[in-house]
Amino acid sequence: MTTDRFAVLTDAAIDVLAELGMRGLTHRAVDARAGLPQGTTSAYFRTRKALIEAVVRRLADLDRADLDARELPAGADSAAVALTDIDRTAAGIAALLDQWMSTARHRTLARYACLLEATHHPELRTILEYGDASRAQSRAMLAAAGARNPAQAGDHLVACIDGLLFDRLIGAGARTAPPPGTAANRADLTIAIATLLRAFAGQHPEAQRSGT
Amino acid sequence: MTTDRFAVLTDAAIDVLAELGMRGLTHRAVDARAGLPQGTTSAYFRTRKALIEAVVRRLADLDRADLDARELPAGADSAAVALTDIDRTAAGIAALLDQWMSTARHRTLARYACLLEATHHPELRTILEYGDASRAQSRAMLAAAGARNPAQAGDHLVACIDGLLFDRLIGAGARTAPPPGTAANRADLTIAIATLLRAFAGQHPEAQRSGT
DNA sequence: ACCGTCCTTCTACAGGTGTAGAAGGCGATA
DNA sequence: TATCGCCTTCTACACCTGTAGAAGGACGGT
Repeated sequence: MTTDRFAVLTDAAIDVLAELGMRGLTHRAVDARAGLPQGTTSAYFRTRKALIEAVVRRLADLDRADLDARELPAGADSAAVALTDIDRTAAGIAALLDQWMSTARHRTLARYACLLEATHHPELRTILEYGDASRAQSRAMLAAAGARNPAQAGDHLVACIDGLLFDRLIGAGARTAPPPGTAANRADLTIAIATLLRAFAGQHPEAQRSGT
Repeated sequence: MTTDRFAVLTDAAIDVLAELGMRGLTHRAVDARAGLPQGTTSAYFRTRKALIEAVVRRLADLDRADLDARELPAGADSAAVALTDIDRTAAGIAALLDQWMSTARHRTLARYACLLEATHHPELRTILEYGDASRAQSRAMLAAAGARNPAQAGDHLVACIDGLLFDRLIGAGARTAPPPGTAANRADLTIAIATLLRAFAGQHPEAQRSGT
């Protein structure tokens, strides 16, 4: 149920993390945010480290669920999809990014906060499973598309896509780009991602134009 | 002199920020890091907000100095450079990124921490001057290179380049990519950035091959 | 030599925070 | 019904942090 204390608390913790930052993430702040009596979070997560680890696990789960839901239904073999219709793939990724910066904004902010935190606490690197999943997918896609060095190109691709997300969520792009949650934002992202896909696959607009 | 208290303290604060994160940034921690008696930081920056703002200003200054030193000497008109030799431009940017993730690692980590902090404290958005500078430069470069929509493509370009930096510094790329500070890393980055430049400029490897 | 000014260092203290454990309540089992 | 174990809530307390102000000292002007 939604009264599962662990889920309620970790979700509240994610909200706190997004709004107050790592510094504001305290047991009492999570209690307040969840509307539960003081001491609750402290009882469920005796130490602060335990609380953060729970948040990290939750984030990883939610992200993986999003990825699984988005990428797979397009076709059983996602590698084939890339080859046949780059623009559709780009639009799919753009939709996911747009969701992560509008609906799931808190979650994404919390993820970046944890990612930064993982710099000093290596045991938090569990989050990277999410990165590894999309990394593997990108490599497969580009390999199927005939890229010369799929591993390298795939890594570059996910780094760039994550850069688009970060820039719009936190960086300067947050003001200059179209606002998240709008069709304009998705369209803009689609253009960027399609360009990236073609570039890293070693294909180019002209060569691809016949496919439309 | 190097005994300028303000500079010593803000530099120590940047180190603390990089090593302990925003949560570890306290007056006393900065004192300890700088090897100065307790209370020093508190005397120079009466409030915590003042301390963070000083750090942000310092980061902005240092970054702008790096940018000015790197990009300009290549030629008075940087836009022309892009057109004539994409690979050289890419190598220059790659060198800067490599420096930011090896020599200037602490500074870059601190910058991301502040960027994240600026989410809840809009007055810190001074850092974005740095982003705006490279953004303008990218737009000009791509415009000169004949891109159809230079403003849009320029924004996408800086976002992607920043993604490469972030990924290697903090994300999954920190383990899979060549280690920062090595020629291999610069070479890898150069490949990625050259691909990006060509893609967003609307030029492509084949079309460009005659230029070599 | 005397004084005022500034820089530096120390100390105080009111909150806030992490963590442990006690107290209370509630359903299941015998 | 009495007992036990578990989940929940409350309380305690040592420690850390932000911030203010006092004490100390160097130093140039008169």
